[in-house]
Amino acid sequence: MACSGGRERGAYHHGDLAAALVRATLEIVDEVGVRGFSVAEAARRTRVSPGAPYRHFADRDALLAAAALEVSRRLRAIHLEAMTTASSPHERLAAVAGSYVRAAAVHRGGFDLLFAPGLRTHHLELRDSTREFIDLLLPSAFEVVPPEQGAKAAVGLLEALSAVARGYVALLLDGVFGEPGAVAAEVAVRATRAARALVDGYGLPDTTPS
Amino acid sequence: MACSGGRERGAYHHGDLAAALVRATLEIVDEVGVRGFSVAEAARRTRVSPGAPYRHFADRDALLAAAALEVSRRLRAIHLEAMTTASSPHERLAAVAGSYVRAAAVHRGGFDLLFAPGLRTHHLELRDSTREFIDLLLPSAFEVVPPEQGAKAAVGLLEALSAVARGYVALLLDGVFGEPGAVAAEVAVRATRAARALVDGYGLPDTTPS
DNA sequence: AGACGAATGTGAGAGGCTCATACATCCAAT
DNA sequence: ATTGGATGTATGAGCCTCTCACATTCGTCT
Repeated sequence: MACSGGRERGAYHHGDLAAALVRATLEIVDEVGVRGFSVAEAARRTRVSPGAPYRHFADRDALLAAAALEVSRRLRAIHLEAMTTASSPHERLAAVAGSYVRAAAVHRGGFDLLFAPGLRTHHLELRDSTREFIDLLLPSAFEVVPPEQGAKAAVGLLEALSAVARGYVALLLDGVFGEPGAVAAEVAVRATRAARALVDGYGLPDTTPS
Repeated sequence: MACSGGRERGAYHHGDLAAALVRATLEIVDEVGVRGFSVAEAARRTRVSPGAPYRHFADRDALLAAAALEVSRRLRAIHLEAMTTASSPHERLAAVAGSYVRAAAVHRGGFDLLFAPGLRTHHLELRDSTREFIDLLLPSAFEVVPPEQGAKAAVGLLEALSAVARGYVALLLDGVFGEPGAVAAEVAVRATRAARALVDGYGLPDTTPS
């Protein structure tokens, strides 16, 4: 944990290769996407032999999954922030959808990773990240869904919200709306609106006195 | 274009290698996912030398994209069928979302392909497939959205519907709800409900300043 | 019919990647 | 100081993508 710079004179050992590899992986994926990523390149950028990464990660997918997990951690922080800026539970739910889309435009590579097929399935922690997302919002959902509909409806709403958010991000990153960076803000607005419509559809006709 | 079977005696030329490769690609992706796919394997299954595919497809991604395009064609047929079985425009919109999710569980490999990052971006026809999907449903959307909200609201609704459908499929295939094959039917129901909520939410008087 | 050019497939190979295995080096606990 | 375990290196097998020169066949033009 000591040397942060790189290759001191006797720096046979790296210090914290695992973390450095994850950082390199995020960089590479940002530049060339998951498909363009290679363990060898990550090793090269970390100034380490091609075999070294395999001391820390079982295989290519394990490194990618670790990087994806890091992304999901950062994303969680973003969600938390988005939640605090909203006032009503109504708005809080909608705002998270919007912030999700905005985050996608900025951290494209990260989402490439989060959505990469097969990674979530193999890595339990990663698969649970969606559930965490839901848990984070559960209190707000309970305030929005009429109590007589029960907890199941609240969870259903949150699943639907995850789905819209994720769906909009997918469409955005696919370029369906145009160059992602250029249209992200507007798409975020539309995603927010969709989320609001969803909340309305699941909840009572009017719960918001103006 | 004549021989369809395989290796007659003098079958130096294949007949329709391009189509056969696309078929093989779909098979392989169904079995081992996009990540496990290799052009070499597709060539092997088509009983052709490893270099042959490159006469028809510029590179690996081009073959994958062609396969994805084939999937999107089949999917379009599924959508059309789902639309005819629904009676009201309301139900029609919701039903397509459900059929999308059900289709995903059956043709997992196909969706792996459709959602593979980078393919859509590179292949124009593929990127337009989402827009086609929207065009397909536009008439129904116009019947559902109050006219005073204009065409933009109708398109917005359809985008939102695409997003939920796609989002639910993504969550399903990630295994968030459990083993995809087992939970698909139930998830389809929930997706349908979300779609209905969305349709209701957009049908309400506009609450958002644009 | 016969010949010729275009299309399509083959064979061999360069270069890169993943991952395994044996070996070198360094840290920490005794 | 020694020694055992963790970490990095060196090497290499096996697979993959994609290229290039060559072989084979098809369609077409005379």
